[in-house]
Amino acid sequence: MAVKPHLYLVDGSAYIFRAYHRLPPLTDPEGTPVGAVYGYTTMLWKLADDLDKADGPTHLAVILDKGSYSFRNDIYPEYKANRPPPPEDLRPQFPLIRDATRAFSLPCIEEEGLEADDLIASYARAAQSQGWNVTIVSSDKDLMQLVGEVDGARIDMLDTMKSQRIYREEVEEKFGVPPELVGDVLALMGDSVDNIPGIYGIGPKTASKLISEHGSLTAALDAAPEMKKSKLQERLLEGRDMAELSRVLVTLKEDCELPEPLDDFKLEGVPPEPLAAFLAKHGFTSLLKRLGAGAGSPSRATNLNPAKQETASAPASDGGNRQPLPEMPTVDRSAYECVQEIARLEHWIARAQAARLVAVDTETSSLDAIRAELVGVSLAIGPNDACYIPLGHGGSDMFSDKPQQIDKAAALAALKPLLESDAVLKVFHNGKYDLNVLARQGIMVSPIDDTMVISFDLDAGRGLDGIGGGHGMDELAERHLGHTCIAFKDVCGTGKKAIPFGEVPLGKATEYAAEDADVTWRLHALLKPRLSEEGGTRIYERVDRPLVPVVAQMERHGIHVNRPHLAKLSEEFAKETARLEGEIHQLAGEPFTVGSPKQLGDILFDKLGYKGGRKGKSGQYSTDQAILERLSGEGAVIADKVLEWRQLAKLKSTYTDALQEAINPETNRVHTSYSLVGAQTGRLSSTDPNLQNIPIRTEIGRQIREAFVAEPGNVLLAADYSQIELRLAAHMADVPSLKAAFAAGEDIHARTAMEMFGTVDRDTRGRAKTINFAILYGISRWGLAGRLGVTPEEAQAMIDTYFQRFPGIQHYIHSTLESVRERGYSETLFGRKTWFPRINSKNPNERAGSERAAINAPIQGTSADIIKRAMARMVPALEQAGLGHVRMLLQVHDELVFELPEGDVPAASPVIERIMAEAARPAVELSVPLGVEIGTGASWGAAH
DNA sequence: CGGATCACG
DNA sequence: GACGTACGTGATCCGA
Repeated sequence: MAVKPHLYLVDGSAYIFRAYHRLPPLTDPEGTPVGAVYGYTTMLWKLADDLDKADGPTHLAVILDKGSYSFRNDIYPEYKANRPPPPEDLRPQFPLIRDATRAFSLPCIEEEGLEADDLIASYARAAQSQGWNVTIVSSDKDLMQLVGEVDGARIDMLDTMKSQRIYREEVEEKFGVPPELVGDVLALMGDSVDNIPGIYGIGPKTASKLISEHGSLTAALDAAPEMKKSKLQERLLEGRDMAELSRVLVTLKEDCELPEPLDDFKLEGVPPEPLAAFLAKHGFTSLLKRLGAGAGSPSRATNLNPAKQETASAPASDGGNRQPLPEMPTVDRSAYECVQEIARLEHWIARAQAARLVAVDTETSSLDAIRAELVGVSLAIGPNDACYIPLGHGGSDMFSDKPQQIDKAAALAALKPLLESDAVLKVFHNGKYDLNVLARQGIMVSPIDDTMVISFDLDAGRGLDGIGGGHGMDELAERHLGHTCIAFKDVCGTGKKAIPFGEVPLGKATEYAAEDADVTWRLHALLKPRLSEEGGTRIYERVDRPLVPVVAQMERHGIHVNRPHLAKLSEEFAKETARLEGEIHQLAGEPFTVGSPKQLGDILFDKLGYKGGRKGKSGQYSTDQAILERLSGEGAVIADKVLEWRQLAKLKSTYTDALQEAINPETNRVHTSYSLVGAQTGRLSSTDPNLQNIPIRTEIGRQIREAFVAEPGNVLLAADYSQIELRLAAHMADVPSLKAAFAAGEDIHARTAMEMFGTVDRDTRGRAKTINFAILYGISRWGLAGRLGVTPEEAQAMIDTYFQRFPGIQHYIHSTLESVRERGYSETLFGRKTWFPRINSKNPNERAGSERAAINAPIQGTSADIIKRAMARMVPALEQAGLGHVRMLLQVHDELVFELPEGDVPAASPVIERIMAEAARPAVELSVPLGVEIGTGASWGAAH
């Protein structure tokens, strides 16, 4: 029986743009960029692989755009006029797409004056009218007009990136109307990418509603005069011409002359040549291998590129949920051993050596790794194959007996070779903590894996409503193993009744501690393979894993603070706040708690009758800085006083008081704790105390930085990346004028001002700076208007000018969002993913918030990747330069702070500068230089 | 314990 | 159809 022909039409031009943005900037052995070509090649491979599967292609052709002019430009000259030129490293890939197609011995159709969409429509209709089925390989929404069935001959679409088939139902779901009416919806809503005007102010939701209510565009437009007076009615009446023009523009031309007959597209299989030659030429070695294995044609192998397949098909909302591996037995705490004799410990160590992999956890007396006393160590060699080695239990008071346990020094001496053995991988959950505890016992653990960091590199941002987003062990055990760990508070209690872990009876301690090692082992077994399956290896191995010991060491170093200086500031601030409080009470006419925004709001807006009080959700007046500054501008002295009071109260409580308390009495230094998984973008965060928000912007705040000092004979050296995020934006969005400005070392905000306003002065430069940042953060006309004190319309005009001057930016934003919507995550230049489960939310606020975050994440995240790489390389680089005693103390997102002997500054500065400036290489070749500024001084303040 | 505020990049 | 709009953090205080 003859198989019904099934024609696949590949929308090659659309594919390559999407592939470009979702794949790393690969280059072939000759240095030609081939990232998009690689994506395209794997996609063709997959299609060809489906050759004799049910519903697979019997006929296939690739359709490409040729030239940039089409009949639509005759109707509407602005059609596609706002399209920026393709990025520099994409341009050379266009001809390679044709090469790749020919390598697969597939027909490649393009026709001057016709867009790929029109050719696809014409071929699809021609095939359908012969009774063939047709699959359009694209996710272009214009083409969705074609989906449907005529006399049993079906046209559907295939989105290979999402591995999703698009039938009538999917189209209706997306547009709220059947495919025949999609063109009407598109005509109303317009399309910013193709520059189809639509009707201003009507978006997809409104357009879809209007069309489904009235049944067609014409009917909707005709009904406008009778609608009730509204913005919408006004827009419909005014926009009629534009909508009708747009309707023509979005109509596909379905009767083009077919350059080649359908029968020529018959797919007979893919001959090994010239495919092998093509794959070899461009260094696609993994595909080449598969070609060899598959005996001459794309083989049955379904794992062409597991990483891409996995990520493409994983829905953004599944929170990384996984079922436990079937071969992993459930947790059985009765199987754990409490190791109380040296012979048993040696037995465990020998088994761990043989296993080459051991999960390790330490139990201590405190959450602060720099102060904590080691209380015990647990090991796991397999599921339920775990033990706890108590080392410091009992004896905290004279009445309690010490249980039997191995002498601490002897046990550590026995463990040290295992923990330091190159041949045994030590797996931790949050290894930075254990590394610090053990380093203080003279054990430098290596090599290590960290399941917390692995989880972060796989699933950052995946939680919803704060559920399932964390990377703590208990949460991961719940999520991935379906296992509930013993809660720490059930072992040690909470609040005043809490006891130190060392006082927990050994039976209970063993269950708790060994379970942690057991669970860590299991999580490692589950999560580590996902790294290579999901494309996480690069970021984990090259960025985050090497960073763990480095950050641990920075925490151990700590930084010296000048306590008397802080005490003096505290005292000054106390006096000043007391004085201000008196004045404020006087102005208010009654005493009240100045620090209570609620009371302050009532005083200002109810009692004193100042205008413009805004109440938020909580029914409370807002009294934040912006409001108080406005009142102050209107002459309210009390607002001035409150602002001053707040600044001083903040500085005192958060900094000058708290920092003194944070001084470790043993080291006499302040040791922050960095979180490697704290910020969804990949940045570090700093707690207890937070040393990443020490004041610098105001003169009075800056005095606090003066308290961070070097030891005698030493200086602090601060090395900053200059404008790193803007530089990355210039590179990633491919903005020639910004790149040129950075290359020339120009003042970038001034350059922006010149481009935008044609002149540079303080005002225009300041506004340009605001706009530059607004771009990085995902702009809105209202947000910008608020910042600049202009109307939203004026702000919009500035945004338009910005996009016009720097066209790559708009394209970056658009393509980033498109990619995040499709895949569910954003990606940095180094492959770090951040998930955005709310990106397709129905709640517009939620969605818009996700969109802004998604625009920013690749930039902020790439910056984080770069400084992390610099940090990981810094330690060996300094050692190699004979500067092993130079200590790296702090990281503040784009800044590193070192302490070193004053005489070593000339030797160390160029090393630090070079490592930071070169940190992206060789993984990523930036088209802008990374500027690094270095300063030194006796204090952190003086080093700036 | 959540909200408001404000310190940083 | 209105809403509210800059990204990412952490610490402190107030008040329910």
